[in-house]
Amino acid sequence: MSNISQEDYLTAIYRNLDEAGEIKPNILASKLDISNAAVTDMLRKLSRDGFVDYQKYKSVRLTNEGELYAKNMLRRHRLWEVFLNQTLGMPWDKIHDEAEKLEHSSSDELINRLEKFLKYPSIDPHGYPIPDKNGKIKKTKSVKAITEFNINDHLIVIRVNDDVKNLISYITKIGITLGKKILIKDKLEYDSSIILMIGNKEINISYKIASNIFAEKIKR
Amino acid sequence: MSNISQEDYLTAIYRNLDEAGEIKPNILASKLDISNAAVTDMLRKLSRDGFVDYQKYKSVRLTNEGELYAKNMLRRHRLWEVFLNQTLGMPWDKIHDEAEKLEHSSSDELINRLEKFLKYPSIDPHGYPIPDKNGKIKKTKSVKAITEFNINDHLIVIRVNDDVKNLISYITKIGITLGKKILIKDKLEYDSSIILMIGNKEINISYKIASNIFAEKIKR
DNA sequence: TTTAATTTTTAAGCGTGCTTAAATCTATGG
DNA sequence: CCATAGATTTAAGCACGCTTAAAAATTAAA
Repeated sequence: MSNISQEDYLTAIYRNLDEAGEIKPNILASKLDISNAAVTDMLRKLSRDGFVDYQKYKSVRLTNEGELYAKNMLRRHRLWEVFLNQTLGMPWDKIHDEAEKLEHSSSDELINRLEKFLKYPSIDPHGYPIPDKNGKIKKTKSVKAITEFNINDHLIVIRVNDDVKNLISYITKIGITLGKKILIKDKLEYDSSIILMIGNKEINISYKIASNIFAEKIKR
Repeated sequence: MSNISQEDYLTAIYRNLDEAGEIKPNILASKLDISNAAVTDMLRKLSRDGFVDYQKYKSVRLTNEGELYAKNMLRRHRLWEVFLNQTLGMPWDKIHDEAEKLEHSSSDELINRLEKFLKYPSIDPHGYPIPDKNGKIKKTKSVKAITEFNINDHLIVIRVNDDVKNLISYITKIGITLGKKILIKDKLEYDSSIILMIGNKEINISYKIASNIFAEKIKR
């Protein structure tokens, strides 16, 4: 069994795997906002406990057990987010941090009952899919960041990354929510920033922010 | 601010104060199931942080701040218990342990919203009153353990101590729930045990167990 | 390919919260 | 009032999860 800190590592690893299914220790350190040395330490423990495959100076990957554990953490996190937002009416930009605490304090039985109470939701309030109790994640149609669309594309927002500090707050402030329709007005060569029409407002967002907002093309 | 361990100490202190409003370190140690030495250590920290009044070799008492904190923990615990039992249908004997984890992972905002969702319940599933957001606890009419009643008294169970390991499990097994009507059939001199009629079954329970079940007298 | 930059690990240290064992203090009863 | 039993504190030690600084390995660039 694993504790809070280990659970955070497993989740962070899973969420940040590269195309090869690995992550470098320093990336992990920056995601978790801790030193590289601390990561080295913990990776040895996670390896000892069978959650990761790890060799000195190499990238890490999750074992089957580690992956299952990580997906279970996502399940807990996302179900709590649905509860907080939908049942308790907690605002969009507060639920992530709150769920981050609750996810470490809930038995599987509690989570299964919560899921039932919530009527088996398939996505969380940020648009991420909720793994089922066996760790299965429903395939979603391709999800593309808005950076990947073209000028004059009409889009509907279907996901926003909740794992970036203060991003949700900012995005809420400029009027973006799930299901919001937006238009790519322009893309600036200079800094790759994007000009969006949100309602009747024209808003310039940086490439970095745009890469954390996901959408689908719609006909207009 | 306080962390999990400190929160457990504050709750345990509050729940086990003697008539003078104090508790001796060794009592606390046994309630928390840790060594006396660990208690000494922690009491110094709690004192440093302003939650308890403590002097070497003396009993401890809570400061105003400590008492407020403890009551807020009870509030969190009991509201979670209501949610788990009433909303999610989790059985009576599992909610305490689960709530014990959740109580350390919830902001005041979450708890206030939960309270509203639950329609401001006044007692938890074990019959304990739920402090309001200012720490006020509604006065309950005198609550007496069933050891204090007499032979042939007809009683209705109004509270069961949820802080004793495995007690709720046992009590559930012999058919006691909140609101259950019972009769004191006999009290044995020898070991102070009590013979109860629960439904049409005659059950002998030890003095120790009986002292954790609380009831009111009813006419028959 | 050799050097330089970057990444990773090792080492030492710190606060937390526990342990056991020994020392010390307090309370009780003879 | 004093001995002793019991409660409490001190001391040393340990696992955890972090830090910074230094050493070592890897990677990238000239």
